[in-house]
Amino acid sequence: MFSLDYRDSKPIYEQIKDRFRTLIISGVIEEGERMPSVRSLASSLSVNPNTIQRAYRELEQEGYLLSIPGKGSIATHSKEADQHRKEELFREIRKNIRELRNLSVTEDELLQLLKEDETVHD
Amino acid sequence: MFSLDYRDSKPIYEQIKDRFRTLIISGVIEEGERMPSVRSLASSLSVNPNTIQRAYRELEQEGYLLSIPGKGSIATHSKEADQHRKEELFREIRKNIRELRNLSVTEDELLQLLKEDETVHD
DNA sequence: ATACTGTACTAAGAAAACTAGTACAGTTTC
DNA sequence: GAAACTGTACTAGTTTTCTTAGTACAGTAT
Repeated sequence: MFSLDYRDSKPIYEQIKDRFRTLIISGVIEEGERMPSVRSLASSLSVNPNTIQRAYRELEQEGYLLSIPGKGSIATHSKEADQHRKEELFREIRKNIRELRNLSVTEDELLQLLKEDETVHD
Repeated sequence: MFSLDYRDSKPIYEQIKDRFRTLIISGVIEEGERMPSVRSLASSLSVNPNTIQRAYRELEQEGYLLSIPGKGSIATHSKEADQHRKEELFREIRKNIRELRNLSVTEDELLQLLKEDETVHD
């Protein structure tokens, strides 16, 4: 499925959350699509099932998947979750831009940033 | 000087680094200005001196201060450090924008984000 | 001299992340 | 119905990171 970066200071369960959130939001994993089972993903990532469970639990809280005991976990894609995530990303960007403004960054450089991958949607 | 957020999952030494980096970059702490001593800051934040030492050591590695044994620590503001930090922030923003593009964010919303506090420089 | 400075070091505590193993109830497959 | 799945809950223990505590030393300022 994908690999982990053990040099990353970010916890494994966070890396897993980030990966799946991205995959679901981008549509690579479609709404209603089956997620790998807790045990199989744990096995293929050589990680403890509890760690996967934590990632899935938190993704479910965020609204990006639905776990049904006995059946499995499926990806969901609610407007609420998207809106929430959107605001989160906006906050981060605002904070970064605020710092950048003190680093003699021109308006053009910032605009450039927006246009860089304007057409890349995969 | 400032206060810490103990609910924040971010380590104390990271919070301290972030605060001072911002203060130095924004010019609130000027180039060459004296930083609080390791012990006095530790005392006023009710934190162990080792924690401050770690924050200062890493800020020095980033190029935002200079520590001289016996004398103290002073803020520095090198072009290299700024450039490095700038690129770091750019990477983060790019990553966030890439995710936002999958969240049905309009070009206008992104432009709005850039212009929001265009005149706020404090 | 005294009181500062940064730095280095060891030891221990506390918290977070991760692993290991077991168990249970529900679902799917045959 | 049996076997093999599924998610979930739980306890226990390990590992890693963060933080504290305390001591020591050399250089600087007053």
